[in-house]
Amino acid sequence: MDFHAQQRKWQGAWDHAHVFEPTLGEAPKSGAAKDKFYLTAAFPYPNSPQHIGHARTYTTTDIYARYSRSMGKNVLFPMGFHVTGTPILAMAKRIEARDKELFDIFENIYGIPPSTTSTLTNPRDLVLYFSAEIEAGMKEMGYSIDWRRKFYTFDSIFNNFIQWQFGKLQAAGLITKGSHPVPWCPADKQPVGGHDTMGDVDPEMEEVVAVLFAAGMGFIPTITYRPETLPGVTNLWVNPNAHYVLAESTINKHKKKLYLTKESFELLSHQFALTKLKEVSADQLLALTATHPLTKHQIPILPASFVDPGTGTGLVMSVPAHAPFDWLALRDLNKLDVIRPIQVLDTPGFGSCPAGELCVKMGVKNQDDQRGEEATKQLYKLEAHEGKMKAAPYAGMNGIAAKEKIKEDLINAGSATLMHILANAPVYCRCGAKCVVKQVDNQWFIDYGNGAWKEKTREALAGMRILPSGLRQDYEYTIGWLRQKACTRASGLGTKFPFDETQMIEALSDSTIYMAFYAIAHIAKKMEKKSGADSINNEFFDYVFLGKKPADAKPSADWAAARAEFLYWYPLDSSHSAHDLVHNHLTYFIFNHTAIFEKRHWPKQTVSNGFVTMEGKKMSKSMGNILPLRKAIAQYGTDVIRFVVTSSAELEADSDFNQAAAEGVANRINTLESLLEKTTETKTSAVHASHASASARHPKRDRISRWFYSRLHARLRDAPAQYENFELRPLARALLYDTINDLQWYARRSPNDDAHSGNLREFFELWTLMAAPIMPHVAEEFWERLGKKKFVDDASLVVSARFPKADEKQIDFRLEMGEAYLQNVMEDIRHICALIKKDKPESITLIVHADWKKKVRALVAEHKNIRAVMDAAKTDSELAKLQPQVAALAGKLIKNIGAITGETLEAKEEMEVLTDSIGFLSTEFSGAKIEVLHEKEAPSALSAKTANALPGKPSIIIA
RNA sequence: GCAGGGGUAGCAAAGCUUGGUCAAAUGCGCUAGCUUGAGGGGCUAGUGUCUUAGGACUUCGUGGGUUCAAAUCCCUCCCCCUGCACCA
Repeated sequence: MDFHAQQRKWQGAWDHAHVFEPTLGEAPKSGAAKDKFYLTAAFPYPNSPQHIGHARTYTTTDIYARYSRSMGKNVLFPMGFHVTGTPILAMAKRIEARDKELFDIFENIYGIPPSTTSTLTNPRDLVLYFSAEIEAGMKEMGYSIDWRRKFYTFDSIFNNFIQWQFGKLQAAGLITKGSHPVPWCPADKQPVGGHDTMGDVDPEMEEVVAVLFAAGMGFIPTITYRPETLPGVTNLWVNPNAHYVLAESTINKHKKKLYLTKESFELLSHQFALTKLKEVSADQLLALTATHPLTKHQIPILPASFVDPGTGTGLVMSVPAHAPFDWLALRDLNKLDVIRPIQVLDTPGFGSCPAGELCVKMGVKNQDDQRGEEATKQLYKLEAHEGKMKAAPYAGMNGIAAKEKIKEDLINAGSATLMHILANAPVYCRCGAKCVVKQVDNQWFIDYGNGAWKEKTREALAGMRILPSGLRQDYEYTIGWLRQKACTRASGLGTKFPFDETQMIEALSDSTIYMAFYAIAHIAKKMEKKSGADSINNEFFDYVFLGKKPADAKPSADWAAARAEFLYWYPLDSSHSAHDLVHNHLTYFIFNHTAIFEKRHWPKQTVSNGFVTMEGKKMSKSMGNILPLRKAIAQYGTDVIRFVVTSSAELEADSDFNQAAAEGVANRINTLESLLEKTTETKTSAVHASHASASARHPKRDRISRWFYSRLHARLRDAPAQYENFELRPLARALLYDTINDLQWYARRSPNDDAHSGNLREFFELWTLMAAPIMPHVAEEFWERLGKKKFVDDASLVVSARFPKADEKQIDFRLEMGEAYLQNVMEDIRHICALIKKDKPESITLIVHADWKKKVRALVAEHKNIRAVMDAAKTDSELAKLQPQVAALAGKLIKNIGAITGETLEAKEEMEVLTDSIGFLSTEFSGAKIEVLHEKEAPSALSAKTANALPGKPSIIIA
């Protein structure tokens, strides 16, 4: 099958018919207005071509869109491009600098020649290049997108829309201003994110406590993760090789003089206002003593090599009883007898000096020994949970509780302050500078901490359908912990912040209600062409989205049209993305909808899918295992990719793309195709009878044909719920794998398969419609070969055809049980043949159980107890006469009671299945003579064997 | 640390809500036979251990418990993954 030729053919046909460009209230030919269905998928960020992973979300969305269309809905699936933020700028810069790594990635992974890459130094060109590439890929994937509504988030009309949104937020009191810390590059004077750093390291910011010890002319600040151990401080540590300064600072509104290393002075000056007063040598510091902030005792300052001058303040407090490094350093100095460790926490299994005890036990040599880290980790974890504070006022608290309490007390007393450090320091900016934490002033926030807003958002969530359903609690948790979210940055593409135009609205804040913009985008674009972007203004948006009529004028035709579009399409019926967006974008999306729109326009559903792995491994640039989508399309064909990325895992799990799976799918499609060819060649008159009933169209309604159609219609019956619930994996597997297995069994059971080819026409018609949302191109091709039969909705394209309804009358569960029974019997025969090493039996005698046995079986299943079974048997006239046999059988059945809870066929049905299949069984077992008998007519010579006959399990005698 | 998810046969992955038809679907891999000029592909059977009559025995991270019966319910412990923000 030439997948690529088909793709072009059918994509062209859809395009020509404009089937993906819905109009308002479009009515089908039957007359009744269609229900609308509006769904979106997270729009892409075009700084690279898309890869196979992106295809998962879009394909899932498209399947849903196509399914909904086939259920008779008027479907809108739009797409745009998100270009907001700094990564595109950063990338353009790297291209300008001819960054080798980037050129290599583009060339080796995406096949973009350096001569092309080098032209993308302008961010706008870069956006246009990659968005064109992505759009082409989406079209090749056959996504049923209405491209008339496409926009970019740097378009003026979209900027106006976002400014309008922020105006609304501001008016509702949801925009605040303040300062907050960010990872920062001091050279670029920019916040840094993961994409700005060497090796794409995400800078991890961490809040720590700095305890202030009065000493000399000021204070020695020491950073600690364990403020609860403060009562156990015996001394402070200074690195004897570091250089120190005395600096003046304002901490918690009080001027204080602080001792710091030169390095930390540089780092911290971005976080606090610091003025250097003078340089101080390590020796000068070592000569001082410090005052313990709790006990007010004088404690010594000692030298230690493990103190890193570049971390924190470059000064460290010493708790030898609980911190292995402190204890080791004291031992290295031979001071353990002078400076006695002070126990703060009592932990089971340890004495008065846990750190020392653990170091001895683990054999840690000295402060430069790596294993000190491990000892620290172990002890910290243990004491946090199991340690109990000894001294008042914290006595009895465990480590975790005490930590919070002491931290609070110290800060209130002015003996400590909070600061931020980079936990994974050192992190380097691409420019080479070492990143720091910067306290940014004049920062604008969206206040997701607002209580009333949270409540409204919870209300909206409660009214939504969340798929997979387990994510609901993730949403609830996220709504709970969200606080103020910084919504502006100094640079980036996108929209200017309306209340400070030197700032740009940041990327996650300008993409919360863009779904509303799609509804009117095509109209807004037209208006812009006519009267300029300024005509798309606040009054326009107020009218279109909120229905507020302009004071002085009547709404123009364009305004009315836009308002109608919005009212028709909103609310959004389904929002699709990968599940990583739940904790940010999707939650903001709900928040902002409740803030801006009327309740009737709040969103109805989110669907979040997992990622795609490549041959079992996570895709990454560094691994070089990224499969670009268009390359994959060229290699495997669209429908194969659509099938694999959606069917190889449940919705929430990661699906895997691998060559074997893709080839397996292609092979199966080809198998069906060749069968279809055979089917359409066979033109029986019954097939052509125009509105023939199902039975007339299938003259050979023998057991196996009826079985096959029973299976098919059962699948068809289940399919709608599977589409609705995104159970695409079982659905897709049923369509291709199970169906082909059924076809094989059908063929094998049919003595003359040509006679059955005509019977497969109904199968192909139903299968094609059922599979169309997942494999639309294959479906169209099949549809055409079936003669574009006017089967369901007078549709010459599958894409416009209605989803078929299952014919419940054709579903026969007992028929399916019969085939399963036959397969079990065959398995048993094979097993026995193998055991007795007879691969060509001459005769096989099958003896079906006597009817009374089924009664006994039912009694055993009911009573589960031999005495009760016998009591019940006595009341049955037939069983009463057979008491010894009944007792023997019941005893046998009860041993394996678990195996008899299921339903089995009646003896009569078993007889039918087997006698119907004598010819088949003979063929299967190399021409053996097959005899089928009922137990009561079996010759007495076989009585020893006939006793074995049970419901569901005939006695088998092989000779 | 907090929150969420997960550990099933060589691999991937269903089953767990509602305990029994579960030695556990399905796909891949592997073995054998058939088909094909070969390869590919296709078809059939097998793929925990033992077994010359359809059986028995041991398995679903660990250790307990409930039950006539546990992959499935309850508890303990171990291990893995993801998110915790200003970044798209």
